[in-house]
Amino acid sequence: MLRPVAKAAKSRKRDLALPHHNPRRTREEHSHETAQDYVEIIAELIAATGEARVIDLARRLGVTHVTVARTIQRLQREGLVTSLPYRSIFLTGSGRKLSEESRSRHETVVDFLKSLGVPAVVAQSDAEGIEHHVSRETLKAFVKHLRKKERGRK
Amino acid sequence: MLRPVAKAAKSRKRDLALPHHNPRRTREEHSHETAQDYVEIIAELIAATGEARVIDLARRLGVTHVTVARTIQRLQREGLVTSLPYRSIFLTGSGRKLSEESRSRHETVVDFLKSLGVPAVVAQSDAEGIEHHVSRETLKAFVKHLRKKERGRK
DNA sequence: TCAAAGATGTAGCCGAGGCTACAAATTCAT
DNA sequence: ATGAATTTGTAGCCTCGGCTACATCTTTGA
Repeated sequence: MLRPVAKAAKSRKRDLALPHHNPRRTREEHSHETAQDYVEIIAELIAATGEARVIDLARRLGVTHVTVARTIQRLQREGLVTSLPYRSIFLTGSGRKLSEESRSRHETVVDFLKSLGVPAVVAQSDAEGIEHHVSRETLKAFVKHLRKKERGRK
Repeated sequence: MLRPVAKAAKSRKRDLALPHHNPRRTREEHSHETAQDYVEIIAELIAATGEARVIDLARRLGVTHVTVARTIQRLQREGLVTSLPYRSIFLTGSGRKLSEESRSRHETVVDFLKSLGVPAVVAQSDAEGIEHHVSRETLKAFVKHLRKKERGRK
């Protein structure tokens, strides 16, 4: 029968007062997440092995070296890392700063999840995804909760 | 000087025992997130206004109708929605099922955040992102925490 | 009723992030 | 020191999710 498109829609001119999603920042946002993941891992690799190579990143991320190489080019354009052909990767000042912020936030999220009784492995894995979506306020709430637990245990 | 790539890397044959990220399911995963967002919103729209139109989805998501139209095509391929040219969008059985799962999970996350003292608006917004990264176990921990609070208040 | 407004469709562009295949450079081991 | 193994680079292809521009269909209102 193909009922007309607007049926229950007569009384609505527009603006149907349902919550709008945050103006789909998604695309740009996602590239930020990737950047954070990368600089975080680069920092870890440097700390652990003295250097960060494309192949190491690729293994850590579970992608091919090609994907990593292209992303590193982008991060270089964005001023987060430096790299020379066939040499390993270094963080710039802002790259290091970002990596530290990310690490700290990541740690908070992991600790918080563990404080809820989530198994360490799961907490670690979930935090990977969650950390990029935790606002200032929520992060603060996490910290507060952690502090309370802390006090409780003393 | 260009120090050689491998320097501190001598003692490492491979497998440097740093945690690997979950085999970058990212790409496919992300399209799942999108699918969930869409079916959730479609269900809401149908509940609220009797129908789900491309333009409504576009407004809710803050993207153009073109993006929505293309995504709807994909969801149709995947058997989550049905749509005919110039007609509004319907959920299939599995679409409805997915939308309900998503809604429930979303609700849990929002309630959980609010229970931590996160302002409702922020909780709502953060949940959008977080809900897609919460594992079974973590979700269970959220529920447990909510129940405890519940009991505390009685 | 019929023209204007609104919604939908289509073509084509872009960047991010996947991939394979192959070439070239570097490192390692004999 | 040199050949094999490893690592890096490059070309080219894909999908997804953004977009603009423009065509077409539907709904609405005078």
